Amino acid sequence: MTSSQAAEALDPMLCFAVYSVERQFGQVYRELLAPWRLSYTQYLALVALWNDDALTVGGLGELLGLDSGTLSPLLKRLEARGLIARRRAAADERVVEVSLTDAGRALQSELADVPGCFGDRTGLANEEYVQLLALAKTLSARMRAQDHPNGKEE
Amino acid sequence: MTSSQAAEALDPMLCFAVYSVERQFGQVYRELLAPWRLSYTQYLALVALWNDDALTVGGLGELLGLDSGTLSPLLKRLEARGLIARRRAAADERVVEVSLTDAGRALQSELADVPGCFGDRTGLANEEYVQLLALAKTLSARMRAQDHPNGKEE
DNA sequence: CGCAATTGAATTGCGTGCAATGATACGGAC
DNA sequence: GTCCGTATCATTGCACGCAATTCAATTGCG
Repeated sequence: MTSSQAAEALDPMLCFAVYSVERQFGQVYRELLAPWRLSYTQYLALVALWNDDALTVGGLGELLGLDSGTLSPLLKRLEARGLIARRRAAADERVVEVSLTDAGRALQSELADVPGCFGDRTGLANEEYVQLLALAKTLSARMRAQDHPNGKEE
Repeated sequence: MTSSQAAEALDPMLCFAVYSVERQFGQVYRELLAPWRLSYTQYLALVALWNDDALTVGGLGELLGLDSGTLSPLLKRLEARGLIARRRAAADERVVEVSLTDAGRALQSELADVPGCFGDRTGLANEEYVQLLALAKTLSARMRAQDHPNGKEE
């Protein structure tokens, strides 16, 4: 037993619990995705593209909650590996359109059972899964609304 | 409405929901801690030290789930700012003992209401808070146990 | 049209997070 | 006492994540 007072101080902190779980989730995904040399964030970008292969950098950023400071280098790495293509939009040269290559599309079926493997690794009962998902989404939406008081979605 | 198929693909992913919430928590703490120029992780280290001012680098790492690759530079920054002190243990020169300076200890009362402010910002009902904390802790413990099958705690 | 303001990405700087490696100290076998 | 294995921390390399800045393209206003 570690049983230090410090452990008892961190234990009831919601932020620390979520922070810890998130890092463990990341660890599981890191191992699951290692054969493809994909990071978790790269995987999320691919998930988005698999379901909508007509996204801009800004659109991806809105979906994932990431800005260009994170996405630009990430997408460049995916492009360097031949998984996606980037090109300036004809209508507006400022916009960069991101699309899958055949290699990138092929990963969708290869990685199809990653979420299943993740579910196994967490060992979460279905009820727990539903509860946690609902709480996380509710909280996320509430906090997003607080930071962008004007609900703008064109 | 974004209403792309990609959003619907990310929506039911537990890992993405937790990942999103964690980053929003981090955002709230970043703002709360900005006046003290403390990062969230630095704050966690201080929380641990406030409750047990006799920790080693290894002990801190076990409490926070971080390794020396993260903690060493972090602690050096806190030391450079005069908030903590580090010194080799007399009994075992490999061990580095981390302790608070008076300035570091003084922050405890200054930052006393940060958790309260955080609670306000999340707008979480008490029942939600309890549920989410319980789920996160349960899941975290279960996954930690899976990765360290031998429950060693000296 | 001419020009300021705005927008979309990219870049820069800094602080994590983690794998892998290195350096030093301890401890037991002999 | 010497040597080998282990333990502890530091360092390096890479990839986020985010604030702040820069750059180019577009829009809006006169």
